[in-house]
Amino acid sequence: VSTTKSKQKLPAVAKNPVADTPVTLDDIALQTGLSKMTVSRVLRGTGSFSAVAREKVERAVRDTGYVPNRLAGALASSRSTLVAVIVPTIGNIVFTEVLAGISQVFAPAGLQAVLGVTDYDIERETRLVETMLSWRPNALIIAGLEHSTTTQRLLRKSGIPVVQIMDIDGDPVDAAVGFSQRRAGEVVARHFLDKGYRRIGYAGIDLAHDMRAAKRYRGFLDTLKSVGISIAYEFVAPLPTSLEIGALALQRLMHDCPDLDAVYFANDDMAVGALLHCLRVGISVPGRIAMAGFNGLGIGQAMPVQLTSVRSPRIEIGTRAAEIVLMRNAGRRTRRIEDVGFDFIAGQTS
Amino acid sequence: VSTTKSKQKLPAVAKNPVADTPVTLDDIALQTGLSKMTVSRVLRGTGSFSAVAREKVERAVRDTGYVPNRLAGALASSRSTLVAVIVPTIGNIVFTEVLAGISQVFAPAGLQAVLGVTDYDIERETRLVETMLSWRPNALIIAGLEHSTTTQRLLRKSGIPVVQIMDIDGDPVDAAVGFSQRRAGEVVARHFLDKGYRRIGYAGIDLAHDMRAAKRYRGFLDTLKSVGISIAYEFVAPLPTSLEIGALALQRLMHDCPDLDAVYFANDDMAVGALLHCLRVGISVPGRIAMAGFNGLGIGQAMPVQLTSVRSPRIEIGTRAAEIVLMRNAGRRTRRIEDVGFDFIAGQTS
DNA sequence: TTGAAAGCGCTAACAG
DNA sequence: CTGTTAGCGCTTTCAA
Repeated sequence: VSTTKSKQKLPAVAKNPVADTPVTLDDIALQTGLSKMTVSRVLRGTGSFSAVAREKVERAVRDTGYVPNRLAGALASSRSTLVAVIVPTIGNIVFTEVLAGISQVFAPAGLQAVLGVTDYDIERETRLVETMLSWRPNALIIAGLEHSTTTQRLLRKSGIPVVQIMDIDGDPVDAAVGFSQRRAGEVVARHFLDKGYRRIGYAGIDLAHDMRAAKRYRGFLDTLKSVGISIAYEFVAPLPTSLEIGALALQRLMHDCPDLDAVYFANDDMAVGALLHCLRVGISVPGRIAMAGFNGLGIGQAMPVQLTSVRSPRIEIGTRAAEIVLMRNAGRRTRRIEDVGFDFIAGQTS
Repeated sequence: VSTTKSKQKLPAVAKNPVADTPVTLDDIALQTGLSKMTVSRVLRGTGSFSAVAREKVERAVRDTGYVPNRLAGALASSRSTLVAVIVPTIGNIVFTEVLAGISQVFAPAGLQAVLGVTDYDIERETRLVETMLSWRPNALIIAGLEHSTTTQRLLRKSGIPVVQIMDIDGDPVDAAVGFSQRRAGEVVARHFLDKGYRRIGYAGIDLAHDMRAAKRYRGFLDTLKSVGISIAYEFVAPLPTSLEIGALALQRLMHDCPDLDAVYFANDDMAVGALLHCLRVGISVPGRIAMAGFNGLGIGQAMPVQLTSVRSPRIEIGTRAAEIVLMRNAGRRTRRIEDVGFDFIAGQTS
């Protein structure tokens, strides 16, 4: 039996059950008559220990309500089960589904995602990355390929696996999982052209902050240009998007440019808002005006007039990103860029 | 100038810039010729230090790309900036808005919310609470008043502020912020009765898992009973809810009980799904059938026929919960139960 | 199968 | 204003 002399506690039996000093490994050791190390081994199921030791420990843990201190554990072992996940928003279902995919893979592996939200703010992203890294996570998953130089340096120096998600048009710090945002924009433009639309508007968002929306816009625009058409009119709103902004954008576009025959929305939120507006006031879609969004959200597909959109494989992006983290932890190498593709949804709004 | 003898590193100047050993406080101390403590003071802005010291440290931090190790900091000071937030789902906007409210208050205070999702699973909740507590958070915010006995014990023993949110019908472990779910159900029942509906159906979810939905149901049912009416027909679906489930529920209800004149949905997701179904197939709402939901989501209010619902003050619940945490940290006492109320939205679907 | 010693990187509590 | 000493609670390493 050993007791660490530095701890001047009374025997556990005499301890006040509602004491505010949390129970520690030492307490369990004292109570079981084992050493801290043996207790630690039992708790983590590593190394070897006797059945007797195990039972004693389990009993003591139950009796005392011991909750291990992972701060100490992670510090001592420089190994953490936390994985930082940094996304721009959780205001729409997109990133919550990605997170669901991630958690689904992490849970059985004993890893835990810690979420950070940037609200599309580059500076906040930098601070968030630094904060997250200061907790010495096991890995970091972050949306997008464009970051501040500080963020890039932090990520590169972190020494942990870094998986950038959603986008593959660019050069990842470490690994990337997603699809070509640019091509997602191109596909919609080609569709509009095929359907014969020529007076085309864009209802978008602050492209300086949402880099992926900007890439879709670029792909959309370039495709139109390739056949000599330009975007007739644009409406750009500040983030975050909403149903209301979508409705507002459509009204502006139709008011300022009455001969528009189709509108490309930066996302489904806006498109659905616009579509509902049309249903309310009796504007025929696509008769009077066609529309398309982005993300392929359930709500767009449930509309009386099914929304044309591009479905992003959000769950899959999450699971793949998480799997890459697991493989890296297992010491295996992974591909630098993983393209999970996307599906064009030819709905009834175009 | 002092150097901790236990560290046998070469002078910082000779350090490989891409070394995999992370930079530590010792490195900064060495490089600046100050002691660890002075560096620590500068970094945290506590105590006093000279302008010279500050500049040296700032320079060294920039040069080395030092990122503090908060595991060590939190362990040493037994003070953490992490606050655990445990919610049943992030699949709809409800809890993401609560989280937004929380973060909004935490950000300027230097606290950081760490999110955990239970998926309405009691056991997962217990494990999650234990995991969260093992990181020794500053406080814990959790949805609901009903938990496993293990969870309750953990929360009570944790020694940190615990704020239970969304519901106030019950006995909080520590503090509660929310509104009476029961009364939210009562209000809708009374509204249906006032409007003359008598053949009333319920489209709900697994009430054994969603305790708050169960309380609304109870309030709704009891109010009907008080005037001698019972629920004509119920449809109960497993979690999670969705637009599709809502549409399906309505079809079942109307098929099995053709003379229903109103349906109470467990939430807006389901109600909107049902409403969109009616729009698609041409069922008149509320002419043929009336409906009401719960949460007052934007999508329900944007429908061509505005959805009758009860708006939960989600942002406010988040901000108040966060403020309670801040007050507790400042050593101030707070009220045990805080009722933020709710708004009945008399829409066009009833 | 078990234990002792030596830290992990930081901060509290005291000196100066 | 600055430094020293002693841990925080755990795991690694080595020895028994």
